[in-house]
Amino acid sequence: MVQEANTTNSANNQDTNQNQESKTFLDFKAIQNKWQATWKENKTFQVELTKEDLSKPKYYLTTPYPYMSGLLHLGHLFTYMAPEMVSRYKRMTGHNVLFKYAFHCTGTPIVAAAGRVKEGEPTQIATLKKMGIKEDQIPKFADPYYWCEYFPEQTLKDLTEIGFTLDPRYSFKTTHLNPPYDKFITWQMNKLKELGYIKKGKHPVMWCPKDNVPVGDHDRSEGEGETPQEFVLFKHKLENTSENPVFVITATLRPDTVLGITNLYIHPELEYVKAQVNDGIWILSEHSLKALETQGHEVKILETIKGIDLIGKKVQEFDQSLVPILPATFIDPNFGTGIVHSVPSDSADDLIALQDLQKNQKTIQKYNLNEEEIKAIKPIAVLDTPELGSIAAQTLLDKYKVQSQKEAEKLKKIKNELYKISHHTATFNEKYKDVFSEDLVGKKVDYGKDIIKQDLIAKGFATQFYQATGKVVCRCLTECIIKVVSDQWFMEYNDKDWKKITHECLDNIQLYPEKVRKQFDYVLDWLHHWACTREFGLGTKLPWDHTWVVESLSDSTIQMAYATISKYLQHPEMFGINESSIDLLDDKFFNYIFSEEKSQTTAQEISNKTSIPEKLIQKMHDEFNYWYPFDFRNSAKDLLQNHMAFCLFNHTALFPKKHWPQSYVLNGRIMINNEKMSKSKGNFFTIRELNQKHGADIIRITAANAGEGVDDANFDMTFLETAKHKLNEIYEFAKLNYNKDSHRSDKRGIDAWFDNAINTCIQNATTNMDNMLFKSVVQASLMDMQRHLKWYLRRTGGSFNKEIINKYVTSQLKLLTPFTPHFCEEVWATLGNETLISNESWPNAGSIDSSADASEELIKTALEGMRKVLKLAKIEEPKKYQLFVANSWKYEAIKTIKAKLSETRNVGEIIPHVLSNKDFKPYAKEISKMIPGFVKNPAKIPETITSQDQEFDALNAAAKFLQSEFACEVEVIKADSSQSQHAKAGAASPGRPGIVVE
RNA sequence: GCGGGGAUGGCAGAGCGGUCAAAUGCGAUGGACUCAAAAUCCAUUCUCUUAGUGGGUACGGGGGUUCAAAUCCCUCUCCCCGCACCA
Repeated sequence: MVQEANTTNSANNQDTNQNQESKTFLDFKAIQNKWQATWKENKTFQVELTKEDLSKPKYYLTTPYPYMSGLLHLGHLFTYMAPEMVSRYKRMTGHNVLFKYAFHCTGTPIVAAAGRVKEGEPTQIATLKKMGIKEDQIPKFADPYYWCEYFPEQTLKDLTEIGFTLDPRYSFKTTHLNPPYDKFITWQMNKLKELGYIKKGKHPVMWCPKDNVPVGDHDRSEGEGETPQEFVLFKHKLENTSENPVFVITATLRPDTVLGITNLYIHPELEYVKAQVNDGIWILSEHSLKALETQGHEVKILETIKGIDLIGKKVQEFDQSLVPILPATFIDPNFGTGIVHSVPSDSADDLIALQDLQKNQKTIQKYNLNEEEIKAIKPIAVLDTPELGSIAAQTLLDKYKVQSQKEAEKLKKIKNELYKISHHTATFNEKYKDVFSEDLVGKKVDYGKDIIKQDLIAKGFATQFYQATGKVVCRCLTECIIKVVSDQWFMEYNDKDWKKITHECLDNIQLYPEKVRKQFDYVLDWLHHWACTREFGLGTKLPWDHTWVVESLSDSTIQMAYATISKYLQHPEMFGINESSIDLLDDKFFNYIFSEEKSQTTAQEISNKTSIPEKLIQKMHDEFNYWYPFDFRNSAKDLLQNHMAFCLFNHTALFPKKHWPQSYVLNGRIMINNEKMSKSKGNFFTIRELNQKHGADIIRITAANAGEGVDDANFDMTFLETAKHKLNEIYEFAKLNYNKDSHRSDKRGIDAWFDNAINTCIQNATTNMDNMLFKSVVQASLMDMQRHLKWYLRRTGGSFNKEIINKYVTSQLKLLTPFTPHFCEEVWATLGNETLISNESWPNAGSIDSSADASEELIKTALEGMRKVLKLAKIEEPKKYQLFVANSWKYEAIKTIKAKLSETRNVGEIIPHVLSNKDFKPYAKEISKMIPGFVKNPAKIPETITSQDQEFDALNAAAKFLQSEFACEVEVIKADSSQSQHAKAGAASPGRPGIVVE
């Protein structure tokens, strides 16, 4: 039916013909092409603000731009559908809407992917081919800049072809290849530095020594999740080396127990090195020495020595005490420095090793140790714990009955337990009085740990050291090391005041769904500092140090501000700006645009410098202030802990409170038929593929129906078919029934009910739209509407009220416009409308007539009852039904009972209350009988109690319908009328007629 | 380990104190329409019982609050997600 798409106005003339053809599907592709062309021609979604527009309400939507390392896929579509739908909805509720879209080209993945093309890596090439790139074009992708040309263009095309309401002039890409954006990022970085939020520092990273790059979690062939762990190295001065001191180095995670050291352990068989490290002479494992080198220390090996050579010697501790170096074979040469210090009071491993040695005379003799001295070593209590006393390790060894070092499992358990205690309950004892820069006696270990560490480092006893939590191997198969990057620039997200105002920002933001707030709160506290510069990759150069490039998450935090004026800067020629003016933009320009007040003199100054007309500069300022803050930003939940949080931080730093973000919408990931989307499973679809196969509207509504909230959504492939059928149905129905003079004009009960149903759907669709629950909107506007129509059809037998059918058709089309805009335009035009439905108003829900609902409820109950009775009576073909409407006194009596039930559930109270009404006296017995049932199950009372007359009328009006349902006579009788002889008449109650079948 | 979110019928997924044996979609079964299929429509889809619209058991397990719990509280078990220098 391609012609359907092109000949909209002749559609009504050929009803019979159309009816014949109704088995064919609409040509969704033709429809979408047609309407996309119309929108383009009419500039329907072009954003142009006149002076008057500035007084209208606005709605500004943004979504994180996609990374341009390929075509967009279903996952992108699912996320981006949210702002797209809301944008259409807000247009229909009278807002000026800006929905901007941009393309992310900063950072390393594009460079890396281009590198893989250059090397001819098959997977990468296959991926490009799958995206429809011809063989002979592939070599072009060896150049990263070509990616930045090709994919933004293609992405914009894909989004336009799926019907997005974009004004492409606002689109831009995020890289130094885009000069005005580059200027903007320069402004941002300068500003943040000025405010003291960017600082220089050191930073440990997993590093590939071959490629000379940091190796992120996802770029590893082994060791995902392993991170640099911070150790503290203790420098124990070897006795009698005061002239030219030599230090024995141990590594620890627990600097807090420094005062409890009783001895050192060294492996007698292992080789160690004596080396010049910075200014001192250190003894440690060669492995750890190499690590120190990569972490910025100057090292030089002097000689190798065996562990055994040090056994029995003494070292000086932080508190000046001398402790011996003892032999131990449990030492792992690859862990720490291969030498450990022993704190038997708070380490069960240390304690049991000590006790084993004390018992082992053979070893003591073998190493020529002083037995008396060894046996005299006792744990030194340093920490107090409420549950385990002062020597926690001993308490636990006793508790678990550990006999020797060999009981590894028990010891591991104890270790964990001790670690927990040190975190939560342990406090420092009086040994810590006046030792450190703060008096720590009685303070929590967790609190004092850092203070101690800093003091030990300051006094030269300790130094920092990093070791990976596990082995990490780069994709190039080289084992990674930890490198401490110096001169790194950081965003100081750990700044206390900054955190505080950002929390304030979070407190005032609308979150959809609200339940992500706790996670956000946690994330804001958890973020510390973020390395915001890179040595390589695409991006804006750090303004004050061109050896660095701004890292890609840091250059996208406030780009929504730039976006409000992007059309002027991206397309200067359209607005009478010389292209050369763009090169002259500077911080002053952005300061002016983003300031609240506009000053004549500054605008003039900028105009003089850049030759951009002063009026235009002021207009940009006004438009930014009009659009900002953004009202909506959404992303999949995985961006919560970085991008979405950074965005809050940067806004509080750079913008006044009134320009802080208004709302965040988070969504889950999309699954396909309940499976994760993945290339290897073959269920990986680009938007382009899906569009070609199913058409934009079908994909859009299926994506909208996939799920809502932050849980993973499910793209149900079978719904594609369901949607096609349903839309077709709507089209056929509208064509045949809209605005037909053959429909009746009188208003009946069933019409009032249908009106209610339509109003309820509109109401539900609207509230759910406002709450970003798009699946529920589809539910209301598609499923519920269709279901109610079916019932209306069945009840009326096709005798429609013209007005109500018109309301139905137009309301549903409007409700569906955010999801299936092309389809809705097509049907809208087919109905003879000359306007675009995209420009129409969102329908208003009228008021609900609850008595019409009650009557319809009665009919449904009757129908259900009649069917059940028929089955019970085992009658195949009924001849006649009698429906008894309850005795009139019951309506009033039950109303009274219902009212009283809201006050009390006490039967003994309710009965006298009801019977105090004289009118009910004659029915005292029946009333007393029914009340306990209602108390037990109040649901038995209908929501709305009408009257005998109304029920009688409603049933009579529906008699024809009921007759046709059962193909037999149906008689409606009042229970208290003279015709009513049957026993069932008394069983009737309000909302529930008595039924007799013959 | 830390933090967050979950557990509902054959499946997906609503409900978040009483109208809940639980919306809606999918599936299944029977029927209507059709030469036939698809689509559509009607009925059934925990269990027992019935000329009467009733009972029983159920929303991960256990305990509690309440006249009343899928819904509130406690606890246990299990599942998912995040823990970064990267998009």
